[in-house]
Amino acid sequence: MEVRTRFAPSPTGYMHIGNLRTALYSYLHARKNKGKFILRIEDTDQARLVADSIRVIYDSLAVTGLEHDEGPDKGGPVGPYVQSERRAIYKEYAERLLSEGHAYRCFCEKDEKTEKQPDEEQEGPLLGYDGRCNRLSEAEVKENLAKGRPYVIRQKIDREGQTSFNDFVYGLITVDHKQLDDQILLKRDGYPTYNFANVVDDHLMGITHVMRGCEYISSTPKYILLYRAFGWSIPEHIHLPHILNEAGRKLSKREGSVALSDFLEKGYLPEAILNYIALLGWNPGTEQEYFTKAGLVEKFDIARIGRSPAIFDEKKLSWLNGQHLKAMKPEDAHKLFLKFYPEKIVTALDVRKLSGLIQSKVEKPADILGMVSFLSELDEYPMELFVNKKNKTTPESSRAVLTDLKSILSGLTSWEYAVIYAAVNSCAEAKGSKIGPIMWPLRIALSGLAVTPTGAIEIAELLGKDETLRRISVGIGKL
RNA sequence: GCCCCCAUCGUCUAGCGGUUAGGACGCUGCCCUUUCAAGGCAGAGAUCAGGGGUUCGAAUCCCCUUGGGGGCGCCA
Repeated sequence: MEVRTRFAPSPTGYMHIGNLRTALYSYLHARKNKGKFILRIEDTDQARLVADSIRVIYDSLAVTGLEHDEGPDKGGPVGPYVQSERRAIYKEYAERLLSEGHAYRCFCEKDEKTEKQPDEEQEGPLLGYDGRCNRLSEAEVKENLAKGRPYVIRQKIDREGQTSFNDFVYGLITVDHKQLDDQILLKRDGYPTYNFANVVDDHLMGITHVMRGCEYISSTPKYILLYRAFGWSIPEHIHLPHILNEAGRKLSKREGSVALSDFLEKGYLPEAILNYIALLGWNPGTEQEYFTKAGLVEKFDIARIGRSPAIFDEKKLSWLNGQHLKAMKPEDAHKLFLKFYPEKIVTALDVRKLSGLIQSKVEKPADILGMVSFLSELDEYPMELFVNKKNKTTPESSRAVLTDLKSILSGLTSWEYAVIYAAVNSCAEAKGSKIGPIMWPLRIALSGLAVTPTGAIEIAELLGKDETLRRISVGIGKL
């Protein structure tokens, strides 16, 4: 049987990174098995519709390359792929359940106190609906209907017994019916609940593998009961462990980055993001960690999805991003870096050359500004930077070196790497010194920083002769 | 409160009855070098949450405890 997976997001206005991982796994499983990956929009909550958020979903899938085979924008044999356009379908199936005795109309008011009373003397009444409308006589139902009283349709669940299902990653899950309640299938406004629409759509769309967050585990038995009531075969259920933040809590908008767009803005590459989140809850069984998207498709296997929650570690993402950045074509890296260079530098320097110099050093493009801003603006820096133990530099030696360098460099008629290097090197030879003690003060004078993304000669070349000499003078002035 | 799930270095993880408990990020040091970085190498870091069993033998199987997460919506 052909594998068919789906990604079924709600239009919330942003792409949660945990959601993206669900999409990724669904995509990978479909591609790996030469199956189909379907996009379905779950917009059944009219109160929470966020304008234009379907766009966000399309854009997210496009930028990460998780192309779907069927969906609202692409069509397909089992559409429509937007739930709000499938209301007639849900109504039809809800009525079928009604007529076959698996569901009933409930006329209770929204705010009515209708919680199931606990069997024993328990504390909370938190057991859901008590099923009172299930006990309405036929005459009462007819009367309510005649009066035009609004109603919802609820699933009828026996209070006795238990229901199990075999989750592909969590194994056998059994829930006692006492824990279940007669959940709403069709809301008063005619829209289905997630619980109902999901089952109907997954069946009608021929989904073979249902992947979703593990928060749905507890309610899956209700869905199983629905499948059985309809006489439908049950797809494979693959629940995924959560991704947590550093505090060990659910990734939330309040605490740091959660949306794909947050990471994209920092300059993380879509492929690096995919690579990283793929590893949060899955591993290839080998020691490989660097994966291109194609590599993931090749190696992905749902059998190696884990069960324990993972904490999102941006440091590792950053490292992985650096790996992907190194593998990029220089011109592509340059194009990306260009978005992060300050205007002043773009106009004043050979940024193409700069990109080439820093490509292997950058991990997170958002850090670029801090790495290169010294090139356009020499900030105040402490004289102590000239002191370096390893190179045995002191303020005195630095002053001497800079003074020599100033006169040697000012005499140069050409300003390119080899020429500058030769000049600096001759200065070292004249002093009978290694090159380190010369380079150190030069680099400090040119950057005012203990740490720079590239060496002294490269900086001098980038800066140009005039600015280089000016900065050397500034340095001498400090010593 | 009731139910479900999870538990190996700080973090991501390998492990699926017998291993010196492996790898990666991060951290530390060394080498290389034109400083830092990058790269190469090395090191520190896990009484496998705790306690009981089962077994000749348990990180691996079972039970309890603890900790964490999730569910109990006319949200998804």
